Amino acid sequence: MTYMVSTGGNMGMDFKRLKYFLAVAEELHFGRAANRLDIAQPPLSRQIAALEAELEVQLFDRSRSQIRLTQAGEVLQDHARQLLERLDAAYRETKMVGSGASGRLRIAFVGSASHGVLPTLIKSYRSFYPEVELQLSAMNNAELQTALISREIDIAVARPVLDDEEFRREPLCTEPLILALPDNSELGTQLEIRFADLADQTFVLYPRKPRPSYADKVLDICAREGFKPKAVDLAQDFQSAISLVSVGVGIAVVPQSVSRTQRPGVIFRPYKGYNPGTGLTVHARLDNRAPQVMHFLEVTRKFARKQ
Amino acid sequence: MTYMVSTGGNMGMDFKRLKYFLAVAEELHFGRAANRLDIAQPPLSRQIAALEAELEVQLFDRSRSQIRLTQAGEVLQDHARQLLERLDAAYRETKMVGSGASGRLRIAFVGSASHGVLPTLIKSYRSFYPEVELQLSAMNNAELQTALISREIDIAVARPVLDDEEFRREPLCTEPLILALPDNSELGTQLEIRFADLADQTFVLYPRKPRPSYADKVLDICAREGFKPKAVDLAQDFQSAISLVSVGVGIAVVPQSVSRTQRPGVIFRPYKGYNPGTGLTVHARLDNRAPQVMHFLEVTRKFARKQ
DNA sequence: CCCGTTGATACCATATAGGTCATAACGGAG
DNA sequence: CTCCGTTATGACCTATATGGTATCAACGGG
Repeated sequence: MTYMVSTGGNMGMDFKRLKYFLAVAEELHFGRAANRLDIAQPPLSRQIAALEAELEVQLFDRSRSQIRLTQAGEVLQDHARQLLERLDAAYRETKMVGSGASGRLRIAFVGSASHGVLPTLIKSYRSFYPEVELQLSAMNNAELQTALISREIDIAVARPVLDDEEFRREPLCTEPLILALPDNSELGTQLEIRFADLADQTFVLYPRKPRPSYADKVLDICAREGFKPKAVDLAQDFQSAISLVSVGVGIAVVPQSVSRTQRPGVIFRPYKGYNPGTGLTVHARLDNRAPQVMHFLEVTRKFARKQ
Repeated sequence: MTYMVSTGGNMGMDFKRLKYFLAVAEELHFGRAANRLDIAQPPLSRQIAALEAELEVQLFDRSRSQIRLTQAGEVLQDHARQLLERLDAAYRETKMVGSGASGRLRIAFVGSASHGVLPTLIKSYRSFYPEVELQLSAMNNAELQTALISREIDIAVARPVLDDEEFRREPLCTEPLILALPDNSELGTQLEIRFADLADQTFVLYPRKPRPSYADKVLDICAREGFKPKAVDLAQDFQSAISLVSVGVGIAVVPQSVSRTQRPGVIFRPYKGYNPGTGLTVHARLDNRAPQVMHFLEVTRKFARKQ
């Protein structure tokens, strides 16, 4: 399983030696090569001799006035060039990824964020860091939390927030709640809708499982407005809720941004009454200080201020 | 023209550092990695820290109980593996070529050698050094000499020898001269042919230009046998001479090995009389100590002794 | 809450690389 | 044949790098 480095003595052949060798191979003159390398000639001769001893191979044909590469020298020259080029590539690429200018960022978000400010935020991040490969996926809050903890994702955009001390948080936006009504509802004809008047309506609700759930929030509004609603808790998410509304099952309470996607048979209306609103929060693991993550949070912060 | 090595400070990233880094990246544990590398843990920590400083990049996420590669670390790990593998390949390949077990050997020979012992010699060399790529070509003595001097070839097989102090020599074989006769010649019916009886024959001769030439040798035999021959000096080489013999132009004096290739219209016969013989000699530049060359000469020496 | 483990730090010893100077060996040009 | 240029080599010094030992600090598990 573990990769065994060839533990041969070939460690004497380090990059410096190869660089020296290349210089001599190209100049075919120890003096000039040493000059180019900004070292004196004797140390250079010593290093080349050490390399030859290390390889037990003659790399140059030395006749006093003219040196020439041997076959082995030519072979090594090819390899040395490639090695140094690749070293440089490794150096640059690692720096790029390490600085956050390149690499990968895995972002997951609640489905209801896909039509609000999140796309704009992501676009903004991409404009700053176009070389970072974004891996986007949608999941619910519970999945976001476990995925973030298990490091399957780097960034979680949750609604409204994940309750975990291990996470760094950055608020992205807040928005009021509005009503989604079937377009044949007589409520749609009213100039304004008071929430307290909805006591006899059927409410499309949501899963209750991860408490506190969004369903709890809706029930809380009803309670504050003085009634307990007739509820159908069938919708897994806002889009399914809208679908149910469109076929006349009932009305739904949704974040304002959901209304950006119009759906035949559904109209959206603000309401008068208690409106706790909702919002999106960007999360990352506290211990994930990857520059891509820090940059994304930074962009989020600036972005949220501008809203 | 000269290849400029990226003179960046990335020389601090030498093979040793990469090896250390790989060990930590694979063990994900400084202590075990240090153990595997047979060094103490503190120096290893320092080397990794130096590498990170050099790259200005964090390579590991250190939480006390578990370290993890960062994205940049993963990128560097990939590159480091490849670099170390390629270094090892360069090391081994250079050694192979340097030891003479691999590489290239450029051999040129006089055309008349292509049907005698030379093929056997080459076969013998190949059996010892099958990985050496042989580049064979045919040329006359003069071309052999200039090609060897200009290093276009490594080995020259000449007939009988090249007169140059700069060459190392190894005799390959000697052989008597024989006569090539048209098959309708009445000489072919004789039990034995005395050279002195050939005074009235027409001799196919050869170019005289690089003195002493093979033509001179034939004329010398004639002189010693007491006559000056009627000569047609048209043949560039033995094969052309044989062709001329086959169409009845005259008779030719050729090395015995030429008779190995039978030609319709031509018969070969030994003769009585002065026979200086001829031979092949293997040459190489004195200053060419390439192991492939030394090995070839060695094989030649053993081969010639066995004959 | 304490202990053990683990990486980091401090300090010392040594090895290695490079500088400098001098010189020998060798080849080529005049 | 001698002089010049080039490389190899040795002696000696210095600075930097590298490794070892001892110790510390932080974090997690029992």
